[in-house]
Order: sequence, then structure tokens, then C-alpha cells
Amino acid sequence: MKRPSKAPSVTVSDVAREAKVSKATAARVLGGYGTVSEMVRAAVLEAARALDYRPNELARSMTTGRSGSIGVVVGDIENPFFSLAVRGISDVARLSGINVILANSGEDVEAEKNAIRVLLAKQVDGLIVTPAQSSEIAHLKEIACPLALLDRALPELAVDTVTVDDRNAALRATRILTEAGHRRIAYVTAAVLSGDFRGAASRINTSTVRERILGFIEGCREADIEGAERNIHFGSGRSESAHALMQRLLKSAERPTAILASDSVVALELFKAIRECGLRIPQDISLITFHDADWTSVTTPPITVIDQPVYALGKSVAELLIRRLKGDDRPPERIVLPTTIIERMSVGPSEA
Amino acid sequence: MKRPSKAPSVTVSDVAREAKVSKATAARVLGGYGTVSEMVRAAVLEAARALDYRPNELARSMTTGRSGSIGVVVGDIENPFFSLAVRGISDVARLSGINVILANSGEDVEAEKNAIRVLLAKQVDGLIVTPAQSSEIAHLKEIACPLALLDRALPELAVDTVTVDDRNAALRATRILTEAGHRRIAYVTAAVLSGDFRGAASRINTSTVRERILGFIEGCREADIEGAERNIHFGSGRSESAHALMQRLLKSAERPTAILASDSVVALELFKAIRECGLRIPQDISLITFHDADWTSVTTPPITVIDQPVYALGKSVAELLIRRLKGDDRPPERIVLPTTIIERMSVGPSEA
DNA sequence: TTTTCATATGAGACCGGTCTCAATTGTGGA
DNA sequence: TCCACAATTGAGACCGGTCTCATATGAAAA
Repeated sequence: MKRPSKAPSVTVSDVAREAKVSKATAARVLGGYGTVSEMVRAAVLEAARALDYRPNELARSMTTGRSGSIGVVVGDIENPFFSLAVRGISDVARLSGINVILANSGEDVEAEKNAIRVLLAKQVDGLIVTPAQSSEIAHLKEIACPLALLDRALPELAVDTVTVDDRNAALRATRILTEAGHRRIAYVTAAVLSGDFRGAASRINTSTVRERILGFIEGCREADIEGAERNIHFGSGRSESAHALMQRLLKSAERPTAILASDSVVALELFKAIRECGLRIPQDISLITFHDADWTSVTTPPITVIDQPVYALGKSVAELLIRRLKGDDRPPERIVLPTTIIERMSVGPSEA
Repeated sequence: MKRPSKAPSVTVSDVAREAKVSKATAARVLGGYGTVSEMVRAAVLEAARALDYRPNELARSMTTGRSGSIGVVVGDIENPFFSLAVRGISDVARLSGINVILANSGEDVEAEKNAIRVLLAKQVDGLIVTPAQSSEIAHLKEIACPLALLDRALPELAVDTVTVDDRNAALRATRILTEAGHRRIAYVTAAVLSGDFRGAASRINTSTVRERILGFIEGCREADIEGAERNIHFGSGRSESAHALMQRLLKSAERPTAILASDSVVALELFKAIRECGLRIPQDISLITFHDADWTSVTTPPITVIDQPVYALGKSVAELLIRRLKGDDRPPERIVLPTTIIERMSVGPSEA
């Protein structure tokens, strides 16, 4: 039932026998350690070739304690943001001969815990995590191997972290909106809130989400806009309910004249909803979104975006983690990458 | 230098000692095999809990020969097509408690070979590959573990394969174009050709690319369009040269009145190039592309696409592979998933 | 020539699990 | 009362590598 073929793999001992040397000697040349004479080395190599020897990385990892792979836990690989970041990570990893085991958390803490447990059991040398919640991080604290955080910071966790300047980016984007005269500005995010928001930013469990909202609120405050907190809409992902929520928002009497979207997936849904409602961008409503996704430059009008260096984000965490793996013991670094705003045509003056 | 902490992990023996039973007995309850009395089981479990025992999956894999992970080699995770497929794969894998080790080939055979070698050395239980070339498959033939092919078929390789009906899809798309009166139709693909094309489809090393081109040519032939082969343009990825190539194509006297694009990345570049040249869709040029990417529905006009069941593609291969892992020994299956064409607004009548 | 020491090799323990096999115990049937 | 047999447990081999330690060899130093 479960004995497919029992692939009788060639082992060091087999090679040693073939080359008429001891297992230890064969292992030395095959493993590339210790010291062996040229004669013997050639013989062993020849035997290995003849037998088509392939090292068993698992066995090697067993004794060395080092598996040569890192685990990456992201919210959703399907999201272009993450897939690009993963690309950055795996490019760097490959350069160091390390490979990547990928896991999706679906932004769910339990799934995240589970993924980490499995990855750790597989003896990954290090972990890169995009923590789903900053409120529940006990499982992250007790991780024994090097850990690095991607895109989301955790103040209580002193580990290498790479994020973007979310707050400042949101602030600048909001300013563009307020300077165009907008006063009814909505912030729309896919993140869900456990419990009520009521303006308490500390209740927001994801640093990225919190920072952006703080920047947004600050931007509103600068323009003397009151009650910006009430214009923050959570849970606007790609679901039915989210769609209904957007429709309601766009059709209400208090319809915002400008929207700041927290990611490109949300923005795409918003864009569609706006069109369905017969509203025009930017005449009826202005739109800015985080992430310079493919589609934002080809719509009519093209969308003004906050361009995050996503690939670099992945590249940087991977570099930080790998440096750590190599024994670097500098204090944890928190890198904040700058963002730029690409102004396109989706922001217009407010009618009001 | 490389002794970070030497994490003194708790082993079965430790638990056994704590529970005052033999290593074998502790292993039985911890590993969930054999037969143990309730009393002893409870004691061992208690000891394990007290010591915070975590199994070492690597060691387990060593003896069982089964690693509980599969390797996936795709062209480029950054491409939405692949990231969605990978999502499908990993969702299925997770359900079976299997995890996924991801590798990028960058559509390069050497990189692919290397990735497979590494994955195999890591003792993956099975492999899912999107072969970069159908001409060089020796390395695939000699794979000893279960192998499944994603998106691209290899006639010479009798393994589980899931593809879409590329040829028929291309044929139907071409018909839409010819029925609209178009006669100068171009097919644009990112694939590169080693050597000259000159109409010899057998020279095309990727089944997907070949099938699509065959469908395209058949569609042209049906409409009595001669020399369709000359209107096939290779190497149109996201590079500088590709951009120049597109510009040249769009500005030539022989400018096509309709284009069929082989994937959404190519189509996006085309879309941009078309706009840069001041051409209008669909008045000046019609466009259809493979893959219902995000952006295709939000452009003005929205783009007619060949919708491939990408998530299902990933889901299916994963299911096939996992079934195989469980000991299924039915003859290899070749599943061809149907595509549908989503007609939007990017096809207009030919001016000619 | 004898001592010294670096180099080359072999023997075997070890990593942390799984699994085979034998020993021990308890129970129902003859 | 005695025995076959099932259930439970322990001892130890094994997986395929790495690595320590002891030994052997040969050249350089005394």
C-alpha cells in the first residue's frame, strides 16, 4: 500500500565499498570536509559517479542540525504584494543555496501558529513571518531559531524587521487628497477588527494597518477634518459582504468624495464598485491606493498609488535573516523602506 | 561562528526517561504507532508536555523515507498565473498535511534541473513541475519519485498531467477575431525560440506555446488567411527589447488589426504599447489575451480574455500527485481542463 | 639514526527518530 | 492445572550522513 518502490538509494557506504576505502574517507570527499589525498579523492569521485551517488540532504541535516532551508509564512501568496515579496526572498535565498518552504496563513493566527509549528518541526534554519496579529505573538516569542518580520513590525519583538514607512505614506497620500479640497475622505481596508474600533488605534492588531490609519487620521487632523475615525471601513476584502459594504458606502448620502485604499485588491474592488454605481473618477470621487499593482496604470483614468518597494522588502528581510543564519549577532535591525507616491489621474478637486 | 545556541532539543529519550519507560515505548505513543497501555500513554504524554517535547520531523523522515513535503517548480511565482496555481496547490497540500517547497526556474532549463536536484536531495515525496522546455526532459525522466506536470504536457513523459485545452482556446479566440473580419492577426508570446521558427511547430519547446500557436494557425487557415506563421512574434516578455519589438510591430505598415496575446503579462505590455502609439482599442486594433488577470476587466475598454481555471489547475495536479503518494497506481492521467472565453469590449470589426 | 609532527585513513559513536524481535505478563480454553 | 495466545514493554539495530579519536605513514628535524 505504501511501498511504492523503496528506491534503494546509493549511500556513502556504497561509494566507499566501490572505491575500496573506508566509509569515513568516502564521506570526507563527498562531504567536502577533512583532508584526503588526491589519489583517494579521485577514486572516490569516480566511484560516486559510476554509482550515480546523490547525497541525502535529510541525513546531512540530521547530524549538522542545519537544514539549509528557511520557512516563509505570508498572508496569501495569491496577493500580488506577497508574491512579489516572496520572489524577492527566494531570489536572495537561492543565491545563498538556501531554499524556501512556503506557507499561507490566510491572515489567521491559528493557521499561522500551525504553519510555524510544522516549519519548525522540519528544522528550518530560520523563519520569515508576516504576523497576522500583533496582539497574539506568544508563539513568535518562543521561536528558538532566527526570525525576521516582513512588512509588519512588532514593537514587543526585538527581531530583524523590514517594513515600509506606512504612516508617512498614508499621511502624504491623505495630504494630496485634502489639498485637493476633499473633506469627506474614507479609508478602506480589508483588515478586520476584533471588537469595536471607536478611534482606539491600539485596538488594531496589525502594525501596517494601524500605522496607515494613524497617518490617515493625522492627515485629516492637519486639515482640520473632524471625526476621521468614523470614515474608516474595515473588512472590505474580496467577499460578497465587502462588495455590499462598498455599494452602501458609495450610495449613501454621506458618500465620501475621496477614498484611500489599503491595498490593491481592495482598490480593485472599489474601482469596480465605483463604476457600477455610475460614479466617475476623479470627477465624482478621487481614489488613491497602496501598492502599484499592474492594473493601476492601465485604467481610465490611471490610479494614483503609493508605490512600495515590495521586491526590495522581500530581498531585505531575506538578507537580514541569512546574515543572522551565518552567525551575525548584531542587535536586531528595523529597516524602514521609503515609499514614493506616483501621481496619476485619479485625484481631482472636490466638488464641495 | 556557527554555534548560535545549539538548541538542546528535547528528544524521545528525554521523554522516556522522564516518564520512566523505555525509549521504544515513549516513541510508540509519541509517534502514534504500535500498542501501548492507557496508563503508560498518559504518563508519556504528561512527560512530553512537561518537557515541551517537539518531534524532529527530519529524524522521522530519515527512517520512514517519507518527508511529508512536495516540491513545486514553476517558471515565475511573480506571474499571477503561477501564484494562483501555487495557491491551489498549497491549499490542497495543507489539507493533506503536506507542505510545499517552492522553487523558481525562471523558465531556464538549467535552473530547473538544479532546482529538481536540490528538491530531490531534500527527499521530497513528490514533484510538481512546469517544464520549461519539452526538448530537454532527460532530467525529468530519471526522477524516481512521483511526478506531475502542471500546465504543460510532455507526450514522451507518461505522468499525471493537468493542462488546459490551449489549442482549442486559441482556435476559438482566433475565430472571434476572423469572424469580426480581421485578416492581419498577430500572435504575441513571451516564449523564446531556440533557433528559427519558419512555421515548424515541432521546433517549439513548450507544449502550451505550441498548442496555442497550432490553434491560432488553424483558426487562420479556416478563414483562408495565408502565412499566419509569419505573424507569430516570440520573445515579447517584459524587457526593453520586447518593448521595442512591440513598438516596431505596432508602427509598421503591415500593422496587425488584431492581436492574440499568450499571457496577461505580455498583454499588459501590449496594452501599454498600443496606447503609447496612440492607437485605440478596438477601433484601431483588437486584442484578446490568455488569462483573466485582474486588470483586464477594468481597462477602457475591458479586454476579452480566455479564462483558464488556474486555481483548479493547481488544485488538480496537487490532488493527482497526492493520490499517487498514497499509493495509487492507476495509469497516469492527463486531465485537460476547459477554458471559457469572456467576451468584453476589446474586439471590434476590422477596418479593412 | 631516532624523534617529531603533520597528513591520511579507518573504526565507530552519534543525531533523533522508527521498527523488529524477543521477553514478560495476563487470560481463557482444554 | 497447564498451555496457547494476545497484549505490553524493552533492547537494540537501523536510516545516511558527520565527526571525533586513534592509528599508520612518511618526511623533516635533531
